[in-house]
Amino acid sequence: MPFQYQYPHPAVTTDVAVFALRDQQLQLLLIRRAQEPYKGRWALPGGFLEIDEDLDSCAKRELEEETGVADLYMEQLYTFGRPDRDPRERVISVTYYALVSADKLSLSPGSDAAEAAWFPLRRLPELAFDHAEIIHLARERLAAKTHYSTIAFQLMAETFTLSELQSVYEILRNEKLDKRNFRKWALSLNRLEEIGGKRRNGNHRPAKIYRLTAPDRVDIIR
Amino acid sequence: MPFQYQYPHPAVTTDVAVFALRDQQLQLLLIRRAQEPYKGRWALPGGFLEIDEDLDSCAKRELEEETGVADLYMEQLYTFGRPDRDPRERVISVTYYALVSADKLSLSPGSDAAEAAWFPLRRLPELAFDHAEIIHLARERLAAKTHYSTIAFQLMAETFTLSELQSVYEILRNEKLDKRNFRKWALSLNRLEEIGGKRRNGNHRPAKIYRLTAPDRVDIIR
DNA sequence: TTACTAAGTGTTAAAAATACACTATATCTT
DNA sequence: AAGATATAGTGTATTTTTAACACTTAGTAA
Repeated sequence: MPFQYQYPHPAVTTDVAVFALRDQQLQLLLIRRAQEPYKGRWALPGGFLEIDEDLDSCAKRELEEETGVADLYMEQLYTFGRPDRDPRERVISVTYYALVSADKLSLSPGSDAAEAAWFPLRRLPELAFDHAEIIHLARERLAAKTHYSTIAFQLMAETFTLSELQSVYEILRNEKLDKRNFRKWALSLNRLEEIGGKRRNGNHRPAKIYRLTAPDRVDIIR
Repeated sequence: MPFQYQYPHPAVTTDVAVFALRDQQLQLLLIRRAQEPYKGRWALPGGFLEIDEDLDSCAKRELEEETGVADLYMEQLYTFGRPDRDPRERVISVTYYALVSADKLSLSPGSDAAEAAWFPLRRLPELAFDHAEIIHLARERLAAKTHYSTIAFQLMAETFTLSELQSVYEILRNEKLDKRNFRKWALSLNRLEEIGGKRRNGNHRPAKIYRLTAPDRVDIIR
């Protein structure tokens, strides 16, 4: 036990709720715990902070180690610290939420976790620790942010149609939107650029293809 | 050194940016550090998390111990963890911001800190650690929240006039507001109750007195 | 050629936000 | 008591934003 302190210290972890759009559904990335406690249960990717590591770096590192997912948009969510939230010892978890576009996805679970998988938000398995609470908060934050930021664009592939974009907003907000009003609004943001070309997508008229003028930027709007 | 761990653990602290309205200005509560590092410098009230204590409780306890301020509205702000933010050891700070109404205030610095005092935000002294950054973020969050929550009401005394309320909004947003439009808006929230009575306040017409229908509630509006 | 399906497009009405100026009621002074 | 002074209090017209609403277009498939 080489690390000694005059006063007790909690452990610090990061946990990340990663959202992506798959099969026209909002899905969440979970790992199956390989160790006790909650061995075999599903949990958010995350792990212990290294002593010289930034909080953000820790979240990204653990995520990549456990799931192979790397290229994403991430924001700090909230810090959870109920004294009994981890049976091993006192653990403070600095949580993040993140969005990946489906086309940047390549799942390749690492050694830390036995398994990683995507779950539709409506059908989450039983979760370890207080992770259900974390996910709930992340989901709320995400829905709220669609109203005053461009965060939802981070779920889009590099190119997309306006209908695809509308569908993302409808899924995040969980309500139908008017097509004409949505398009007017989306284009008025001046973040979309038509990249001449059409997407054939079924037995119907093909859609114009757009891309973001600043793909990595998330702005506060309105 | 009785506390031993297999892996290094960071220390965890909470720090709180407490805002109040004094002398028609937004002021911030600071303590002068009695110990190294940054001995003699001003800093946010805060301190180390006890091992069985909730994060929120820690923030409130440290605040009361150091300044005597107890009855306030508090929200978690952000968690700061740059590896070099404290020269002693790795310290993760879970920060909060809080609002007190001037009439609930009774400063009585405790033993932990040499001194506690209010500073107008425009005239802050040099600060310890990364506390200037924390304050900046808190100030931004507070201004933003005036637009979509009733958080600003937490700065009001138990009873107040509409002009006083308007003045608080003007200070938080740092802009003049139109008197008629502001009153229309404020009353339309249905959170204010006229408590028959007038406040004489100079050589001019006295103002009607209001109070909050739910003084401790902060709601998301609109 | 016809049936089918999603893409694409404007206008009108309702609601919300903004701009704007005078009267009322108290105190203080002379 | 008359007048000066200072903040409280009040309504309407205009602009902007949001919301409601239906048909035509361009492909594929039978």
